[in-house]
Amino acid sequence: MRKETSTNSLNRSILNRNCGMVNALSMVGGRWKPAILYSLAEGRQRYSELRNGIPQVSERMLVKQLRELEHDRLVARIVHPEVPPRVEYELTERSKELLPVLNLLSDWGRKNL
Amino acid sequence: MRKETSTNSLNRSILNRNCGMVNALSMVGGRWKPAILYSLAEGRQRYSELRNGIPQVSERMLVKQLRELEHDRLVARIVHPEVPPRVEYELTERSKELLPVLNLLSDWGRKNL
DNA sequence: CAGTATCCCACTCGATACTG
DNA sequence: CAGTATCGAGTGGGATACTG
Repeated sequence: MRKETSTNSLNRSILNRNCGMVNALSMVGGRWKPAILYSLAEGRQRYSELRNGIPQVSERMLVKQLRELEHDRLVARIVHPEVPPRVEYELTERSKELLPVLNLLSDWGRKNL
Repeated sequence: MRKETSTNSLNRSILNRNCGMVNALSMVGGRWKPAILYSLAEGRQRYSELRNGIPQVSERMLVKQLRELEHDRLVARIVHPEVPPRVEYELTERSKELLPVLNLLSDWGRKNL
């Protein structure tokens, strides 16, 4: 059994790993996405609660990143057909699986500030 | 002992967590940084080895991201004063601690392609 | 309340050519 | 060998004003 150290097989495994990373980063790499996920980790929240909870983010960016998170199925958007309108957001199974990993990354990031 | 669910204390912890994440992402969020780290995880490598190992990256970006990684002390740059020049790169303690976390993130990313 | 629409800057990234 | 230099397209993100 030959050791897999040839340049080709090595690259392939590295590039495979990297492919997963690139995908993960494209989903959570937005400027405000981690903040949104952390906020929703406390429980389902209305749009205005998110907005007040993360005061630095502009409406444009909050909506944009929420839509992307929704598209990537990391948050669920629950629209209540009422007047005045009420929209809530919550984590999905997919993002709940991710949270512990984000916590590790966040801890590392704080440790190495 | 009061449950910490007031808006203020909640925000503070979220923003603290997020602060670590933002820092972590700023260090590893570059398009090629994970690939570089994974490549170096196999052991110390010369500049040309990295370049050949990650053929998609342009020289400009490879050098740029290497410099940023070096600045953030995630890779060490070892210059051998010879002719022709020889430069090697290797992981630091700091990035070795990070690798398991990156692997988790990468696994999650692959799983949710 | 929960968003859209518009404008615009800064920065990222890639390709190509050149160099100590 | 291990990089710089330069240019140009594309993207991320902020400020502000408006709306069903």
